[in-house]
Amino acid sequence: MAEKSREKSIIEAAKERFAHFGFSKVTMEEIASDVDLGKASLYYYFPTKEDLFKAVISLEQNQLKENIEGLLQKNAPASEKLHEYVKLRLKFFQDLINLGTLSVHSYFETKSVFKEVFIDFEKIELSLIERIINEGKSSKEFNPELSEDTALIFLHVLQGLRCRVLRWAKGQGLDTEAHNSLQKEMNMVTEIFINGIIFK
Amino acid sequence: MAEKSREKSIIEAAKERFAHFGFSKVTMEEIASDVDLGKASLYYYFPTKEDLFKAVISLEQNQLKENIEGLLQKNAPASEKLHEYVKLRLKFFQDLINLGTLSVHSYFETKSVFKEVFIDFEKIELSLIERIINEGKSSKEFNPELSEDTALIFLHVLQGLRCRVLRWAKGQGLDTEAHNSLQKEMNMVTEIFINGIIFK
DNA sequence: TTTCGACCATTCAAGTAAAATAGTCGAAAA
DNA sequence: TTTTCGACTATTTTACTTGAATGGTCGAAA
Repeated sequence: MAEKSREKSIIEAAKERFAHFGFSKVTMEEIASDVDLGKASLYYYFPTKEDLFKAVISLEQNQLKENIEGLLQKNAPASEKLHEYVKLRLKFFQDLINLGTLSVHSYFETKSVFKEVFIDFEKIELSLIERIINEGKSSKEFNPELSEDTALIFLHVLQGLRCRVLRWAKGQGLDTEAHNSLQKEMNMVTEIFINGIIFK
Repeated sequence: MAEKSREKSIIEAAKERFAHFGFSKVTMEEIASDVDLGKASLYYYFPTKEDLFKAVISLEQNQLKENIEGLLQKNAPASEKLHEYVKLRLKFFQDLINLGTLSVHSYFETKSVFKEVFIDFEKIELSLIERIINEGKSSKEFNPELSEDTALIFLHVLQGLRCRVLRWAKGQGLDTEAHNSLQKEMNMVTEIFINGIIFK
């Protein structure tokens, strides 16, 4: 078992705190004492609180990215990969927002303060979906004449469905019911979407 | 030309104010003086400020509803009606939120305070979409075995796309660019969606 | 039936002071 | 050289106060 790097343990401590209380309700001092450091020492590793938070998010996102890349290696129809992708993505947000008890409020707070991180990640997601769709095109599973924006559209539909649900969700994260219906909805949309781009 | 009823002119004055400044920034006194009444008189017509606001929204929504019902009468393929529906719906929100310069903020404010109105209207919208889809099913234009939730899904996708865009839109409404790309996106989604539910 | 002046109870805005917190810096420990 | 921290500052947040603004009521009058 390798030693955890200091940075990593800071990120993990920060993640726990942020997950429970949201960005603004966590102080650098608290995080510092979690890892038995002085507050000033945190600033040796992360120039600002925001940077620390970005590091937390990035770590999570990279894990999702790796999961998806693993999925892409598999030998399976593109349509199935798309379904799997939706599943992984949903689980990601479940972990990040719901199970991790990151409150909806702090999620929104986050989004406005840290657009960049999410925008960067959107690009990554986009290229992953594009790979799936292009794969489907080449194998004649999907219509080869599909617009280049198809992946973007699909991503936006997924984002939209989640956004819509989150909008009504007051205080804390999605309850199980809301989450299940979101999942069901995303599956149906994916099904119809695939059906809509399939090669006939 | 019939005389405008007092209620109607109040609603119209209120609509102008709300559209420019949002619910909370408008006082009953202002609306009252717009129609040369004392504030107390407004309460003769509308028991609360919220009720007045609801009346404003309801009026708008009913106009949309009538437009759509007109659309349904036409003799056209269901797929075309669906496209037209999306168009009308988008224009509706454009009028309500953007051109009417109802600020995004006040839109969100609205939604949380007056869920009911929007939820009620969602039911109406839903039944309109269901009619289109059922029409398509009967004429064998759409797959007759489609889930009953198809209309709901479609509505949620539309809501989601708008919600997603509004999320990033700061202060005032959507700029023309954002609006155009939303329109384009909705058209593409509708296209794919139709393609996905068509009878083959 | 419709209007309104006068009134009340609440909410909101602006201001203020104290406490909390992000971030800095130079010195010291490892 | 790399890492740590105590002491410090500047800024933000919080809790609180107060006066004005506002939603809503009521009885009288047109």
